[in-house]
Amino acid sequence: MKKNEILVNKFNLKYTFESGQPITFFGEYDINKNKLIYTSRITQINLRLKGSTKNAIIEFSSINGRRTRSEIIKKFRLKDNLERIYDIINTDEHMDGAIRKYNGMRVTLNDPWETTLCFVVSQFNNMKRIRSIIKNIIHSFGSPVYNKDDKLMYYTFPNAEILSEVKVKELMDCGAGFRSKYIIEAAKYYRDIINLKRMDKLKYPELKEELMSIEGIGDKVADCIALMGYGRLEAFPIDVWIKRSIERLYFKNRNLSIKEIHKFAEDRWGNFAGFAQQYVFWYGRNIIGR
DNA sequence: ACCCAGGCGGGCG
DNA sequence: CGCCCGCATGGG
Repeated sequence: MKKNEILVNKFNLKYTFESGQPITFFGEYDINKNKLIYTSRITQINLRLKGSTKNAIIEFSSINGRRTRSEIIKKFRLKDNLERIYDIINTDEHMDGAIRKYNGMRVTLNDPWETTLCFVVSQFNNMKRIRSIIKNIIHSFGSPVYNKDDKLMYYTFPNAEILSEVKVKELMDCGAGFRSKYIIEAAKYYRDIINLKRMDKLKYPELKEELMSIEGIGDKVADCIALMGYGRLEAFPIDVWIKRSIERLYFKNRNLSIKEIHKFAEDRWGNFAGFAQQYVFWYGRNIIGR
């Protein structure tokens, strides 16, 4: 293995990128080259995927220091044993189909603040516009970084201190609409929090409750943040697609409450419900449609 | 024109 | 609790 390569058993960058995770909203992915540039608050990841899904090779270039390898392993949770997780969540024909179809899709682990901003913006919104709003915010309040690989300028993700002090109008100008005040509220929370490690130590139910105390963060967004910002794989975000999919696939279209769906997911997929969610979500959107 | 988008807060019974 | 409404904005 070369020093700028990582070998991974099962990794599909396309599905991981497209499936509505934070990288979907502010990564730059070149589908033809299977190449990703991802500019975070503190780091820029530059990688290209070679090989097959089963035996993938991540080729990366170091941007700011030698820790790029460990950043990538952490970000894409490459230590997750997908075979083992698939065995656990493959409870029925639908999950089996989703796993086959989206084999190698990873659940990513992202910076908590970046994840929070992304999913606050996501509410009552669509993928394309979420991406556009996040991009506008990054371009307005982030700092430029030159990428010598493709000779283009990128912007770092603005930190909470900066966004806690912007005016509502400035975010409205980014297209954030009624979510603008929620973004500022969340920024104040992440600015004021003394110790993010405290959040890390909370158990999932307490973490979710803490997140929901922020104005603009409800059940679904809190679960997205718990899952993709804090790595709580038991979190099961329920949006319109998941609701539709679960009702259709498992309950003959019977109308279910959010509470009932949480119970169903917990009983069925337990500590890996979040993984199952990511597969059902993408499967439901692409296969079932509306 | 009309409808919808990875929801949430608030008000009501 | 459950239900219903308004909410900014751009794309189909």
